[in-house]
Amino acid sequence: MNKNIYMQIYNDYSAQVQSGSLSTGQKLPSENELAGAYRTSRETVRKALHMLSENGYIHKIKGKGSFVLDTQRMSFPVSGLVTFKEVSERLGRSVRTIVYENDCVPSTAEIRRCLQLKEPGPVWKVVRAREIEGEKIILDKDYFLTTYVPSLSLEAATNSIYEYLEQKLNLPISYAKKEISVEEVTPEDKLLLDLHDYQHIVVVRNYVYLVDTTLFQYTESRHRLDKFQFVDFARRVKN
Amino acid sequence: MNKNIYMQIYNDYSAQVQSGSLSTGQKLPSENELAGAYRTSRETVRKALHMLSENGYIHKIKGKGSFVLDTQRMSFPVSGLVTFKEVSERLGRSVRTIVYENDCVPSTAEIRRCLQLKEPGPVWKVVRAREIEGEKIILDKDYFLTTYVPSLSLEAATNSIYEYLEQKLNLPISYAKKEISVEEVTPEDKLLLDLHDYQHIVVVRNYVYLVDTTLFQYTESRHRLDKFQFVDFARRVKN
DNA sequence: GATTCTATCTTGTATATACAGGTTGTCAAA
DNA sequence: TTTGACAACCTGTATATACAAGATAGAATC
Repeated sequence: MNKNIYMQIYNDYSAQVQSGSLSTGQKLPSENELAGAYRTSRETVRKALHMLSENGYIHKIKGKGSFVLDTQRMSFPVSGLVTFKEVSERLGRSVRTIVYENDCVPSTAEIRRCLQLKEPGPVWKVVRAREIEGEKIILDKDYFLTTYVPSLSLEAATNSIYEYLEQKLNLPISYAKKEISVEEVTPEDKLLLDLHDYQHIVVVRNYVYLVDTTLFQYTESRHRLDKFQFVDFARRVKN
Repeated sequence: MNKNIYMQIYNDYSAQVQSGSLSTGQKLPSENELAGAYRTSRETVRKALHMLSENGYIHKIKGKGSFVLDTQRMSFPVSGLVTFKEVSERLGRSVRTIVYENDCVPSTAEIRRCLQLKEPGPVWKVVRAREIEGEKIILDKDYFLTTYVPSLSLEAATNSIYEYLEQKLNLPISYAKKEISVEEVTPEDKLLLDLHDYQHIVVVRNYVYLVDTTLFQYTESRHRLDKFQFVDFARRVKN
């Protein structure tokens, strides 16, 4: 885990900021001090601080130093790929996952388009509802390339698929693209979720890529309107 | 604009990827070749390539090289702060901005909470509707600290406020936090937008910070359900 | 022919150094 | 007291170098 020095510094400080043991606005040690403390060079420290800055943990001011940002208010993912399990654990609510489907199915034209498949063939399909405080709020529909995910146990589907993919199958996940939009509810939504009388639903389409840039997973996450929230942290890039 | 070498490289290649003059999957010159071409060091090239990678333009593979990613499909902001003007220009649709309000008003408790103001005082308020293809789709409500934005011309409000703030007032914008949620429509929404019969509306709350970490702007962007889309690019951070 | 080894290319990590330029406090001069 | 010069410290940019480690093609070996 701590193979790289700059990763170790990043992990140390991101943990401290998240746990609140460093308070908002507090000044970090200077780059030279950190270099001394970790017995490394200033450039290595700078790499860690740059990552912390990119991910919204700290803020650097030229001539002054690095300062802790307010992450308390960022309740949801600061950015990046965060799983339902991680989020719900952070929220500390009573959550439950109901697996409706978990098997190998022939791919429809729609799914082939999403997974950029040219030829017909099977895909692994998982349909799950997420129950929060007794209400089924989110419908997750996952599709995997059978090349990478030949099968999936019910246990893995009930817990965290990501954990299984990364730790057991050792799949090198690299990046993902999210699309958020609002669409009309389908009969399936009404059947599998506790929708009340909402006519629309928030759809988050997630395209997950491996390090070799192959698209291997497509996820459709359908959230009930009133329970949906998404938080994004963005830095201004000067032109 | 080209003060920094790495920024020049970044701008060169991000432009080439966006314009499509570099096609998806194409290999970039190696870091050493680029260093030679720009008469600079490999570390400087690496800084530029890292930025391109962070922003979803390219993908680096250890031992192989850097490859152009598919940005065509990422129709909306790849990430970061993108203004309505920039987006609409890219879409090439007929768009129009209607300014409903543009003046200095006393702050309400709600606004003080959003702008983290402790004491009562005036704020600069701008309310605008965005018309796309003849329909008023988006309602933008902007609130600025009068310390930084004492007044705003009708012309600046009609065009791009960001352009005015950054280029005329020279305000050093650093980062922003976005919150996306869905809420019930208000009477004001019904009055100022072409809402049809939608009962809900997508609300994007935008908190904009300066480099000294002061929150100076709060924007509420209210989108009609059927026209809302948000795209996010995220890289996996290993722990 | 199939396999292994190796040379060489690539990117990733780490170090040392230099100078530019923003920030702050001190101390002397006006 | 106020002002200005300056030193000390901070981050930002750039360069040179070294070695680790993944990828690949071709030579050597079995």
